[in-house]
Amino acid sequence: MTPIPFDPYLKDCPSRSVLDRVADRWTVLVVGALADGPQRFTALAQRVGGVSQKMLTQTLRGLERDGLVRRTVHAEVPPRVEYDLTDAGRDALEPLRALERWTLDHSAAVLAARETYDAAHAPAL
Amino acid sequence: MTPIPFDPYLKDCPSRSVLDRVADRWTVLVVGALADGPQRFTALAQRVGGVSQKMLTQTLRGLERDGLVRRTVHAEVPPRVEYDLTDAGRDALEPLRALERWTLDHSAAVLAARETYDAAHAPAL
DNA sequence: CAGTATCCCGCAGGATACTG
DNA sequence: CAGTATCCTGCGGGATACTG
Repeated sequence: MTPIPFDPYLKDCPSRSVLDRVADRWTVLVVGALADGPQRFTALAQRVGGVSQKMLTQTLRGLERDGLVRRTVHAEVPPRVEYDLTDAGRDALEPLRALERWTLDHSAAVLAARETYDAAHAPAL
Repeated sequence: MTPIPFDPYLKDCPSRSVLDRVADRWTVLVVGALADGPQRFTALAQRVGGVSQKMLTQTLRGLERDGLVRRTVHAEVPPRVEYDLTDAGRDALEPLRALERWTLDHSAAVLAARETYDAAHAPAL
C-alpha cells in the first residue's frame, strides 16, 4: 500500500516528466494567464506575448492531458472554447506565481549580474 | 528614477530571459541540490541523476552568470571547486522547492490523468 | 474562431575524447 | 578533479497554409 516514493533527483523516476511539464517557460505564463478565470484561446494568445499558436496549442494540450487545465467547448456557432484551471492546476498556480514574483523582484539584479560577469569574462581584446 | 516595469507576459521584456533561466528543469534540480550547503562538482553530478557533465557545467555557469550561484576555487592540489547559493539564489530556492514539492504531491495524479487522457484519445484501432 | 498539418532551421543536449 | 572541445542527432519551436 505504500506508494512509490517519487524523487525527481533520480534519473528514471516518473516524477521527472511531471517536473518537466511544470518547469517550463510557457507553462508558467499560460497557467499564470489563467489565474483570473476562464480564458478563450485568442485571449490567451494575446496575454502571453510572443507565443506562437503552435506552442500555445501544444502547451494547452499538455496541461489538459496532465489534468491541470480543463477544456470546454460550448455548443454554439461559431464554436467557443474556454480553458480554465482544475484544482490541481490551481494548486500549481501558487508555486508558479511565486516563481513569477521572484522573476519580477530579481530581474534588475540578474540583468546587472550578467553585465558584470560578461565584462569580467569578455574576450581580452 | 522609476524603474522599468518588468512584465514577462510582454514579448520583448528582458524579464523573459530571467524567467527562462529559472523555469528550467536542470535549474530546479541543481539549485535544489545546493539547498543544504556548498557542493563540489562531482557531488552535484551524483545528486542530480542523469545530468550530463556538459549540462551541469552549462547550468552552473548560467546560474553563476546570473548571480544565483557562487563558484569558489580552493588553491589546493588537486584543485577543489565548490558551488553554493548566493542570497539571490537562496531567494529563488523557496519558489523552486515549492515547485518540487508540488511535483512530489501531484505526480501520482498527473500520471493517472495521462493514462486516462491517452486512453480516451487513443487511435481507434 | 480554434484549431490541424507541413515544412524547416537552429540549437538543446547527449556521447566521447582530451587537458590543466 | 573539474572541466573544455568536438561531433552529431533529435526535436523545440517559428512560419505558413489549410479546415470544421
